Amino acid sequence: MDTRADSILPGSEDEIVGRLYAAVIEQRLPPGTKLSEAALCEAFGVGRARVRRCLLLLASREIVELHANRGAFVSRPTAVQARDVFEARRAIEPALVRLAVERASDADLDRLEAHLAAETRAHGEHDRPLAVSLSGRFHVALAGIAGNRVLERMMDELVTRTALILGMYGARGTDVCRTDEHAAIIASLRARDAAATEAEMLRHLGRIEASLDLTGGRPAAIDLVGMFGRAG
Amino acid sequence: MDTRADSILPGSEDEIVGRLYAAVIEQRLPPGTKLSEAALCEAFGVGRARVRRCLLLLASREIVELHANRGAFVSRPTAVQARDVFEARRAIEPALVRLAVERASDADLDRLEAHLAAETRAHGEHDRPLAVSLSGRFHVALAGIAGNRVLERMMDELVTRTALILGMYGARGTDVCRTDEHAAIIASLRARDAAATEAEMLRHLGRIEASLDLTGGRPAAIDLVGMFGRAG
DNA sequence: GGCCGGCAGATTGTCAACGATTTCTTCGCG
DNA sequence: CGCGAAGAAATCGTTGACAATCTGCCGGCC
Repeated sequence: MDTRADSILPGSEDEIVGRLYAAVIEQRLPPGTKLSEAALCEAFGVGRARVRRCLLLLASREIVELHANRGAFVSRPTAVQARDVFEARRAIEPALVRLAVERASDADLDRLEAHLAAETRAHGEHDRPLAVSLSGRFHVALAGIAGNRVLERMMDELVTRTALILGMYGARGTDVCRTDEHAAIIASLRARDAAATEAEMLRHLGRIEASLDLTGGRPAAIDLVGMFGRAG
Repeated sequence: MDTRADSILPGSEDEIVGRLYAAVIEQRLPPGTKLSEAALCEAFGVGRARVRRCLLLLASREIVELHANRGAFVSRPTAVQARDVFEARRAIEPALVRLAVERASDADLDRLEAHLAAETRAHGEHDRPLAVSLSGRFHVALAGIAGNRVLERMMDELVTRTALILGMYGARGTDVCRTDEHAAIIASLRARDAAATEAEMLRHLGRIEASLDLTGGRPAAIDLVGMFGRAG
């Protein structure tokens, strides 16, 4: 799954932060989830100091919110933040695919195809966490192919925040990233057609954003409307 | 100087991190400078824990490097990192000015003119730290006008890292950001000409990057050549 | 019966001391 | 006189305990 094979020692900040990123991207940590220090200490088998450092790092990326004396919570992006994130993605990703068109090796394209196949498989098996995760990582993989660590880290953050936005404002049933759109991106990449790839990417991002309902947003902890509407 | 008037309480992480950012952007903290915890504690009058948090935040933005059991140092960007930073800027800033063209109010443009005037003044008075700082902040100000907090924070990081890159690979005498290029950007902004503003920005970034000498890089701590050349 | 104040529990924020690693100095040797 | 090694000093990383704050609950009062 990893684009690089850096060996990350267990219990390190990188490992914990990475796993929390992964959990968020897989939508297994919905927005608003409390991240208690004690729970994380037990979960990862590390001291409190380490956990606090990880939470600080995640907060600096706006993946979690830190409330003084109240603890850490998975971020609940506002509508404005959602707009900003997508605006940033529309700014960055066209440039990113342009670089990817220039630099992608045949092996890179093959890896991308394999990734796409895994996505399709996950969709077929209705494995939503895996499908969502792979959809997001597709974009990070493009950043990896572009060969720019700065942009790659930005994409990591933006993709993860997008997962939170989808959790807040996305329609429940809809698939987040349609695999056929990813397929179109790969096709134009293979054709080394920068303009077409850019256009496909922008269309793709536009479709995702258009699927959002930014009015309202999902309530914090418990959906009272849904609860009473369904139950009684 | 601040685009927003958030009151930042003294001794907070935001204040310390912000002042360190400012010192780096003003090139008063050259790449490789050791940032000892004790010194920072005394300088800001805070405890060690707080200083360590700030250093961690700066490290997560690659403004400082953390070496285990050796301490924190102002980052010394590699040539590859320099390339990545400029590539990221070329990716983001055109999109940024496009947003700025759409959203800039007349008051924004006037503030930009005032900023430019301050830049020119600093240049005239040969106040290098101020001139460098204002040159960088010009680009952050554009992000502020674009009205996107995500892009604004990215620009904050990229501009600060650019200051480090200039400190490592920039010609000593050369002015970093020529104010006439900033003037051209403002002019095309005022004309609401997105394409022209993009082009001016790209030309501007290209000139800065072209002024670098990425072979070699400035030596780490003490310039022995310069020291012996001057003294003896 | 409803509301407000106080109290207990839990969680977070801060601080201080300890242990580990590195670096500088100094001494001895070649 | 130069080089290497051992000791000492300084710095960083970690752990633990303590204090402050917030949440939830209970009882008293209106």
